[in-house]
Amino acid sequence: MLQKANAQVSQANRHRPPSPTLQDVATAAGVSTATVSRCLNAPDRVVAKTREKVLRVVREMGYAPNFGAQALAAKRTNTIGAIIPTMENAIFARGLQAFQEELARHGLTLLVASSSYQPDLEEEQIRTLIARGADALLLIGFDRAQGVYDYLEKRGIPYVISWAHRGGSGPLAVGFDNRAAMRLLADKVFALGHEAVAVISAPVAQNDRARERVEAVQDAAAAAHGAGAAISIVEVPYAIENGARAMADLMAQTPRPTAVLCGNDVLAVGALARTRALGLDVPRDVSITGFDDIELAQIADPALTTVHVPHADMGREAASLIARLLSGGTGESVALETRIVMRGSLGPPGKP
Amino acid sequence: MLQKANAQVSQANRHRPPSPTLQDVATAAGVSTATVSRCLNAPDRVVAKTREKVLRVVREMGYAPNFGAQALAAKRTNTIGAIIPTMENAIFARGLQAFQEELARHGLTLLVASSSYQPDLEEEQIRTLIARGADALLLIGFDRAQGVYDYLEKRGIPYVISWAHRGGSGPLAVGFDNRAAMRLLADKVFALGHEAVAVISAPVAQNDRARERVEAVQDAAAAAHGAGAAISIVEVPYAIENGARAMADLMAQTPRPTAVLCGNDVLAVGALARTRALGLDVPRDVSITGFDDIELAQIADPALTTVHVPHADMGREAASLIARLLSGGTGESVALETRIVMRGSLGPPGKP
DNA sequence: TTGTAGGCGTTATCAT
DNA sequence: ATGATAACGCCTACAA
Repeated sequence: MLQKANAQVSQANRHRPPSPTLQDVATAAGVSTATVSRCLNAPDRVVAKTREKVLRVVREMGYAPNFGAQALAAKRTNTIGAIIPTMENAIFARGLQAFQEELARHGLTLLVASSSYQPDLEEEQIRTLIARGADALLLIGFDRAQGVYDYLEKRGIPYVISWAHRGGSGPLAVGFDNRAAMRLLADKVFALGHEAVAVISAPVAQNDRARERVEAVQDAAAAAHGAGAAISIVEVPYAIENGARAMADLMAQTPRPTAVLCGNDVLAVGALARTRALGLDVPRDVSITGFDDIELAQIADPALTTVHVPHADMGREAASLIARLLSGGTGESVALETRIVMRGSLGPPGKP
Repeated sequence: MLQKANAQVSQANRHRPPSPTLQDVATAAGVSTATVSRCLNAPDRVVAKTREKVLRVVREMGYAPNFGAQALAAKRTNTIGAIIPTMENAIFARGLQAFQEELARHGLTLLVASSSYQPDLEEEQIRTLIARGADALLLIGFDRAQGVYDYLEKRGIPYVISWAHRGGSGPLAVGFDNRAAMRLLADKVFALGHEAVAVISAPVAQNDRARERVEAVQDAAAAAHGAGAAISIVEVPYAIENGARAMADLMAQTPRPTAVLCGNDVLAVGALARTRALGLDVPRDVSITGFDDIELAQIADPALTTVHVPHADMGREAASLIARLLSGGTGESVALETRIVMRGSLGPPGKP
């Protein structure tokens, strides 16, 4: 029997035995609070015999340190805050999961907040997390007001940028070069002979990842067909249905694009579904590509040609970088490699 | 210009102006710390003139209360912990997002942990979150060791179960009746004339939602074809690829099922993709259904017949219930309605 | 309405 | 190696 049948009495206002304090443990073990504290935080500074006795009492009483008191006295919380644009799609889920697992390995707890892709909300969340005692922050991408960076520096809060990376100096970052990754893919598209190329992107304002991906396509177009080459760009928030709608618009254009590069797999899957619903064939009538290589990309039909991003590595690396910074060490930015995954959704332009 | 070009000096060990304390504000405003505290926590207990002056100083100095001190003195953290089975798929994302937004509206912060569908890990996370001062918890489903419930009651931590609901007494829950929901769908399947029916489910051990869904199909089978009616059941962890593999196995059975009910949309989408890869037609050769109605269900081809779950409502309701409990109020469980969404993936069994 | 002062539970310094 | 004890920053009776 796993279920519980007691009534709805979970109100907070019932009698409740207070949890044991350090003092309680000390008294029970016949030592001072200082010794108990040491047993817990610096076991080697206490003789084995004492330590064993104390730790036994700790277990017996089910003692757990009071978080607030600990934070107050130690001036750290072992909490890392992460502000991600959204929890609503899978893009960030895997990376965040790995981030959390690696943090846990270092005794750190993750505190997540989401900004809904809104800069002012992000700023608010940053302040909230810091107020909540976050020892360090994980932020997505570089784009944010200078004032935010100033604030972080002023407060001395270590932070790491993820999901993006640039050469040269700047904030610590663990990520990949969005521009270079998309450029590689776009070059392949143009090399196949496509001329009428379109892009479905997330809104590029305040979003360096999205912007660099779009610019990479423009650069590739210029390289392939000269500076005059114009490509259609549609900006819509990340969502399957938005990808579908954007695709419908593009397919109504004249001349119709023969290849549509999407800012991520979610948009691409939506575009793919709508294309087929319109009775068009992929890739014969139009090629479609994605970005991220989430699981969905493989089971799409045809499977999605996309840019593989090592999300889990990224989360893990970011976490261990933060752990290093927190333990007083120094850190360096990490550039992760992406790679193009060729699947069925990209082909040469069909003959008209 | 939004970028920042200073070098990698974000170590924690630099000179840093300490953030202002309540005392600093009090001194600057020429009042006592008690007055400042009241201005912040009980503004109506301070005369307007004083309050304005104090709040202005608060703003000017950029004062923010120290979390640890606040928690220590007030014995609450305004933090709600949520332990979800996984962040890796979209099932929980939307509900959690809504949960967080509603919490924020009540001045509460969300702390998320994931259990990876492992009961012992869930227990550990519960203790961690409580140790970190969570004022209340959100848990998914009913299945967990009695000891966990005892612990929560002993510590007096309010908690709410979500993603599931049962009539009668028991822990407070905001969710829906998994069994009834799946039963409705299964009845429709049998009403169409299907006899060889199979189920692809998440592992049912320690997962009441999955188990009740499977049992509902069994009940429906018994109701339609008598107690002897046997249905194939495959248990695999939630993942697109697992759904695909399970489907391949089922399609190799003799007699081949004419309808496969999946425990959620993720499994169903995988099953759907594999079915088509095998050259079979859905729903002519085999019908497939899902559960949850995530966005993916609509763009699958054919679109997925599934059970629509009001994830966002669920998160919102759970959050406001918790807020009510915390403010000393009483609360009641909330049963949310699900509904069957008929789409193209379910049809009558094809003629052999 | 405002101020005073004690206490929350831990850490860490300084003695012993 | 261990024990006193002073912070840490805020809240909240209680007093004025």
